[in-house]
Amino acid sequence: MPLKIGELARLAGCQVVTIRYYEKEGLLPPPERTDSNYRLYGDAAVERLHFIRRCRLHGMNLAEIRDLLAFKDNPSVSCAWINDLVDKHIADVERQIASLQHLKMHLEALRHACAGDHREGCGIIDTLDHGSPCTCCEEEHCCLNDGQGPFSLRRSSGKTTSAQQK
Amino acid sequence: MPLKIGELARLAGCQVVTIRYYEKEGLLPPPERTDSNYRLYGDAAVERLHFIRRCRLHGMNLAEIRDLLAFKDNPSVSCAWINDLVDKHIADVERQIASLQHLKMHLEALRHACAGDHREGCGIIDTLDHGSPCTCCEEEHCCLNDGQGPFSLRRSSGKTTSAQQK
DNA sequence: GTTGACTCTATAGTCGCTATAGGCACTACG
DNA sequence: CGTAGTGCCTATAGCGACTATAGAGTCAAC
Repeated sequence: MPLKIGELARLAGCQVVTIRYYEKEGLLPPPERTDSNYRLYGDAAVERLHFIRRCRLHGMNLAEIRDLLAFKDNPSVSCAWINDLVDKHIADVERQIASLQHLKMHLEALRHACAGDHREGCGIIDTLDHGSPCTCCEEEHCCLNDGQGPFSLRRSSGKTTSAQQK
Repeated sequence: MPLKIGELARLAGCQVVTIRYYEKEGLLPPPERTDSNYRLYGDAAVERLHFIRRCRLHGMNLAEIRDLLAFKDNPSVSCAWINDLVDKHIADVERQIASLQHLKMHLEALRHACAGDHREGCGIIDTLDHGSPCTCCEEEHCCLNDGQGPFSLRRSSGKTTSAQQK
């Protein structure tokens, strides 16, 4: 028996809007509709959405997932590129871990710059003002010196707490 | 001798547009202008921009930097909240590292599912289809089972309220 | 018949930039 | 003097993967 979008969302552990978004992006085919224009999904859609969500949880982006789905639908070439894709992701994740470990070191150095509870002369502000007292990486390739950043500066790192209750 | 925006950008290791963006966002004050409407920056702006960039390299977002600048400009309260802020970032980074290490494990399990160079029966696709063969975390709290994700799949909603509350 | 949960479409916002378009200012060269 | 090349100006749109909001229709239960 076909599912409405809310039921599908619950099954897949995602939001209703996310499913509509995937449809708009061409990852999910346009489903049947009821007389009152509600979307109706069958088993195939459930599996496809699960596949997509698992890919997302493995860090794949939507373009990569599109390619994986296309291959799944019609494996016209060898799957070797999928191995390469996963290898690339592993390398990427390793890079990110290394960057974050480096960043953590800097943050801890920063943290130790102030024991504080005062208005003037906060050691953290001073350090941010004049450069790191940490000598771990005076080298050019250090994230704080080479303009590259510990991780892409485009990524917001403020993701926290409020993200997903319910 | 005042600097033009391009010179300032070179000094700070960022893009010209980024400086204009910071101005629009209120992190940098509107500078003087030449007769031909070019921005002119003095030493104070150089230092302020360096401060901002160092904060960014430490993973702070613009809202947090705004708060830090406000404190720097006028330290009307104790700096204790800055320590808390840095602690929060350290905890955050640790969480991200743990998540990524977990993700890496999953990706490696995925990678081992296929040695492949074939069209049908790619082990990676199968795994993404039917779930992980990895037994490391059958538990509910595993990122691949609990809908939480190895890192937040909802990046944008991590928006915390302004850092310097209280 | 009214509430409340669910669904629909459409649009805008998130974050920290990046890219593009169209035009003005300045310098160097011929 | 004209022109080429660079830099600067404003304004607007785009990125990725959603999230949030508005306004309206649908449906089951009371």
